[in-house]
Amino acid sequence: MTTFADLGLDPKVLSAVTDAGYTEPTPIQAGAIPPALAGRDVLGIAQTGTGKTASFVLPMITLLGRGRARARMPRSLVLAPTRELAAQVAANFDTYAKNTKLTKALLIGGVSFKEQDALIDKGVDVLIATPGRLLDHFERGKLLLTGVQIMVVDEADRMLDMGFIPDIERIFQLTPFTRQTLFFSATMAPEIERVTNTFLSAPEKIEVARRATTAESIEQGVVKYTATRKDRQASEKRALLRALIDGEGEKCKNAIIFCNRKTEVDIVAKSLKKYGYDAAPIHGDLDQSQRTRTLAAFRDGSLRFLIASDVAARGLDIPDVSHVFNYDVPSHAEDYVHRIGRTGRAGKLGKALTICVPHDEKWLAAIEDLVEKEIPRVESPLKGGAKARRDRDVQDDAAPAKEAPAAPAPRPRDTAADPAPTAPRTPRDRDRDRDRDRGGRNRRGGKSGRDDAVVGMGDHMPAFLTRSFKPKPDPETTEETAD
DNA sequence: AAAAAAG
Repeated sequence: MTTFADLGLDPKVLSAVTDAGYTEPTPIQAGAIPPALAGRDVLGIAQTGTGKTASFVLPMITLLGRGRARARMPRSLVLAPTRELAAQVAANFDTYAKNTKLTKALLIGGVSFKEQDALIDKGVDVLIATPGRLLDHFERGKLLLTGVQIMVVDEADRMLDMGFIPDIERIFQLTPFTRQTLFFSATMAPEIERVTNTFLSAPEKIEVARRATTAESIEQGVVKYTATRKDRQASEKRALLRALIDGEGEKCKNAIIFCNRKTEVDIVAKSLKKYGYDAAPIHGDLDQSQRTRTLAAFRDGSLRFLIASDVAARGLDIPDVSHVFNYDVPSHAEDYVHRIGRTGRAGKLGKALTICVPHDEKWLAAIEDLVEKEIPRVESPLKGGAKARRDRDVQDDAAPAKEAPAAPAPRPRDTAADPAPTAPRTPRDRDRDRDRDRGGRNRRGGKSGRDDAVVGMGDHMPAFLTRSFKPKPDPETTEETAD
């Protein structure tokens, strides 16, 4: 049996690994570390939760052991798709490099340049970054990548999903072709294959069995739910979520609740808080300090419910999540696997419950296709079927305790979804966002056959300029038409 | 009926 001691790591690294409580490498670690230490390129095909991070951090620290950093010329570079993942890699680096003098800088967006600049100027051994912020530093002439000896790309398939591949290719070209490359992806999409063919040389390929999608450690269930009335869908769905949480009782130590949209994340978090649940939102529109604080609180157990967009679906290592609730069925089947994979980790048991409204049935079918299993149907904890709910519906607001037994009385009205206090986004906002988009990636191509263009507005004429100024009555908000 | 990433 292989132990870490057999892998040829620097003794300082080895003792840090031992201190962290590990003796036996995971398959990806056992496979990737020896060739990496031998200076070879590595192509690792592995999901998160397989010990992937240590499989590049440990050899990297060992290889960088000799030599020291020069100003503005980092000796190695790790690229991750999200800020949280980059921060997680940085934390791993700190853990395993604690007996060395190696230095690092974390270059992510949403925080000030100042500290990052100071570190780069001084010189760091390891740069851990998201692509956008890294290129930003480079373009401002603060950074030279010609000294990079080792480059790591983590979660490449997610980079692909997020449109980062052109950035990654550009960064590759800024580093010396003699560099060593360690490249990790959960899947080998054709586009990923093309990149590895271009930038890796004779890589050692290590493929680790996909983490069982329906791990026995995760109990799964789907709750089908149909609104009694269209205009009640949102608030009933939140009531159902509360009932599901309450139904789990003490067993639900903590949970991540996934929503498909950022606005929904905010609404659900606000609603749960209103009902006395210890909940906080996390998604990409929140500022970085809040994201960091919220995640830290959830990790250390001081926050019980994390309401999240898919920013938290992949890669994040949060030990001890007892439950995952999918408030929405994810529209990409893969994401389901990633989301529920946040629970049932490290030998612990977990439970994943998914709420499915009729509109989402096709996505549910796609998920069951992917995992090649039927997810057990679970009866809705809200009493009775649709008919019973319809009958009860009239006095919904007057029947407090029934739906949320654990909620503190008096039951506040769930007004989280009421017209927002902040102004709704206008087409103009969206156009401004698109203008900001860099590289014009998301820009409309061609003339799109519009013959009513307004002179002087280029391709970015706000849509409302071509419409009547008189607002149409909105069928969604006119109660009378609901039945 | 999407999220993420630069500011």
